[in-house]
Amino acid sequence: MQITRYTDYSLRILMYLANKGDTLSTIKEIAQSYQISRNHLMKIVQQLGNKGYLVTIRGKNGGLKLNASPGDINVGRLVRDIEQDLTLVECMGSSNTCVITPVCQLKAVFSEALQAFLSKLDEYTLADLVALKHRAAFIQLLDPG
Amino acid sequence: MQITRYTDYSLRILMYLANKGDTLSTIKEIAQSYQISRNHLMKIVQQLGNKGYLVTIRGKNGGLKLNASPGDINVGRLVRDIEQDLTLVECMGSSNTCVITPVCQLKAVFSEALQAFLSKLDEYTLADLVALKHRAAFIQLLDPG
DNA sequence: CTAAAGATGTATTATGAATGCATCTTTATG
DNA sequence: CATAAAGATGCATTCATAATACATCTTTAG
Repeated sequence: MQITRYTDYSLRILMYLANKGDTLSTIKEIAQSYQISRNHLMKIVQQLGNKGYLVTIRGKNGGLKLNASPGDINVGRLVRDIEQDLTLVECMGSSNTCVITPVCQLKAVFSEALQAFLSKLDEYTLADLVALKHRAAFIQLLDPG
Repeated sequence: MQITRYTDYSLRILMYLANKGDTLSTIKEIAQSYQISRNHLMKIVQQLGNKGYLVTIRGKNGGLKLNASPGDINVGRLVRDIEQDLTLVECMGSSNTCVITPVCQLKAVFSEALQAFLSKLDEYTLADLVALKHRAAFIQLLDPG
C-alpha cells in the first residue's frame, strides 16, 4: 500500500513554499532542492494551481507561492484532492469483476478503514508538517547550493 | 492508494473457505469460481499456508481448509501479514532520499494514519466478511458451474 | 504406478507511475 | 518591439513491479 509520488511531491512542494512565506519560488529551484524531476514537478504544480493551493505567476520574475496560510491547508483534504485512485480493493472500483460483491462485506470494511485513515490526516495541516522551530533547518536542507 | 491483488485474493480465498466449513476445497476450484489465475492463487495459498491461515493437504483428494474458525481470523492482522509494502510515502521506506527527512513530520503523520487504518480493520474478522445470513447466496455465486 | 493434488523457481506480460522532450503562452525589462 | 525567464500543455518514453504463465518437482490415495 503506497500513495503515489505525485501526492508525496505535492506535500513536499507545499512544505517548501510554507517555509518561504510570501517570497516567490520557481519550479526549477524546488526541483533542484529536492533533486527530483523538473518535468514531473511541473505537472504537479499545475494541478496544485488548478485546485487552488498555489498562486502561480507566469513570465519573467514569476514563480509560485501558497494561496493560503499553512495552518489552513489540511493534509487529509489535499490527499483526497490529489491522490487519483483510492480504490483499495478491486470491489471499491468501477471495473470490479468479483462475483461475490453482492453479498461480500469487504468493500464496506475497507471503506471504513479508508475513512479512518483520511480522518486522521484531517487532524493535521501543513503548519504541523513544517513546525516553526524547524524553519531554519528546513531552509538549510533545502538550499540548492 | 491500493492494496495488491495478493492481499485482495487472500481475503477472497479465506472467504471461500469460510463458507465451506471443514470440507476441503482445491485451488483449481477456487480459481474457477472467482475466474482468476490458478498460478497466482497457488502462490497466495502457499503463503497463507506458511503463515498458518490454512491447512493444505497434498496429493490425491487433497485440498485446503481454514486453520481456525472465521471468527478468529482478524482482517487487520491478515493485511499486516500479507501486504508486503506498507510504505505509504517514500520517507517511510528504507530507500528514502528526501533531503528534509530529518525535520519533516510527514512520516509521523502518515504512520499515525496507517495505524488508524489498520486499527479499523482490526475490528473485523473473517466471520464479519461472510455473514451467516448470506451463506446460501455466497455458495450460489461461487458455484463454478 | 498413476493420477490428482499442492510446492517451487524462473520467465514473461501488462499496467501505470514516473520521467523526458518539444512546443506554446505569458510577462518583465532593456 | 525583442528577448529572456518563467509557467502550461501534450505526447512519447522509460521503468518498476504486480500479475500471470510455464515448467518441473513433491506428495499421497487408490
